[in-house]
Amino acid sequence: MSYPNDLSSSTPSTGRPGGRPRDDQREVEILGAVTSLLAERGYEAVTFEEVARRAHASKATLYRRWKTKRDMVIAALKAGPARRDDGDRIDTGSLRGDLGALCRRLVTTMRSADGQTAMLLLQAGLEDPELCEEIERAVGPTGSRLPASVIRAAVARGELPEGVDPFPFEEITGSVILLRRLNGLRIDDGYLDALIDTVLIPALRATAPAHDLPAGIFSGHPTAEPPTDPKDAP
Amino acid sequence: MSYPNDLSSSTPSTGRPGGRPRDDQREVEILGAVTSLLAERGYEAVTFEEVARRAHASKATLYRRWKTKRDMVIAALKAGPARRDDGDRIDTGSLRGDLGALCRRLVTTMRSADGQTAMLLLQAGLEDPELCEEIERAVGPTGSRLPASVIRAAVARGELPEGVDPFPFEEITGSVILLRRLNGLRIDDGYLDALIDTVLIPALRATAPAHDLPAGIFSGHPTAEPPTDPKDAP
DNA sequence: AGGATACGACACGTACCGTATCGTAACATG
DNA sequence: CATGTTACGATACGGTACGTGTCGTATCCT
Repeated sequence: MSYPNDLSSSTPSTGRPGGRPRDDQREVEILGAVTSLLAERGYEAVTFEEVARRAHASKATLYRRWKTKRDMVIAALKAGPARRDDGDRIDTGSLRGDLGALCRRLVTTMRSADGQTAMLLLQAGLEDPELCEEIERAVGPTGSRLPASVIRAAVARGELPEGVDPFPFEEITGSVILLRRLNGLRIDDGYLDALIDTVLIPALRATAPAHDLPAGIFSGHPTAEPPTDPKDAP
Repeated sequence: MSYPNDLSSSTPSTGRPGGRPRDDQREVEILGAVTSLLAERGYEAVTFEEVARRAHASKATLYRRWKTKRDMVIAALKAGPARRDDGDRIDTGSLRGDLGALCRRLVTTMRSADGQTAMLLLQAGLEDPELCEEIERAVGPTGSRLPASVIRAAVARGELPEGVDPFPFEEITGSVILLRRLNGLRIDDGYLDALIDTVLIPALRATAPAHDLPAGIFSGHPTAEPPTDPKDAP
């Protein structure tokens, strides 16, 4: 009998203690192969056979750890380095400027290797909260959240009322930019200006009197998922 | 030589006129098989072999028409399943109500297909504006656009100023709902209310003084941009 | 009548899947 | 140290889907 990893551990996670232990070094190399394959050729190209070839491992060694390709990819993503919060303070002197800077930084992040990987996964169309977490990890800290300092500065300047909630920004900015990039649509200054002036700023102002707004998709606290049955007719 | 359909025609679309013409009835049956397979088991399960089995057709007959699964599925979507004709008229008596009805219709639309199909539709629609029209016509309004009638009614009620642009709705609603769907995040009434009250309505109001807003990604009038490959160096 | 094409059926080689079976290696326990 | 248990690489297996090609037959155009 074999004992696949549960969703995170690298040790057999079940069964009796005896016997040869799993080689953690093998696991590192395997997940490295998954990561590079993912970055080079996308989710589609991640194959048990190809991963085994690249890692000079046996398929049995892979199946012993992960039952599905999905599990394997998720494990590889989790093993990846965590994004560090970009320490650069955004402070251009105006709310419009700050939001523009955030948007541009987000676009840059999405062009980076990890952003690419995240988008490739989305493009693969797998519907998965784990995937969401990974995307959040990749692009969340660098541009898709609205720092409290930006809000405070805008309030101090009188550009926003008190009690603003970052929900609109964290829900919308990342989503629309991600989707536009994914589809090769232009994201130029004219577009960003329209987004900021006609959407983000009016929406942020409107959050002041509101209570109990949900968490934005890129807020870092994504809301739980309802178990959706994948089969329901049109 | 074989002559795949271009994106819409059901006739050979190229080559000399002579020879036996394609059987339109076969095509109807084949696309019906695709549609039912799509509904029953999702995009993944749509397979040339399985479609051929269900339609009692030869694989050659399929490949003669469509070069890829993508093309075949698009043709099936375009041909449309039996339409649900709940009156496409949206008029609840208030702007909030109308936007809520549109959002719920969009959620239904996106739930009626799996994530991959939804992405496929978006991408295909961006490349081929005609496809959007045909789908709206075939399966009814999807909820991704903001009908002018809704705007007019809201203006008449004094809920919106004159000169409102649908950009915020058509840019944002589809994006956030699609992305939440792809990530398996919850889309409930509380969320939709927050989206409508703190984002959509304030944003729509703010478009009145603006000029030359871009076209929303779900507007059906994609900005004519070369479909950029999602992998290009920073 | 002759040419060209569509159609169903099937065969072919490739790729990947998931499982299984080897022989060998590495540990845990007694 | 002996023994049982597990990991590991290699390889084989039957299955499915791909994309192409080749039959014989059917249907249409000129």
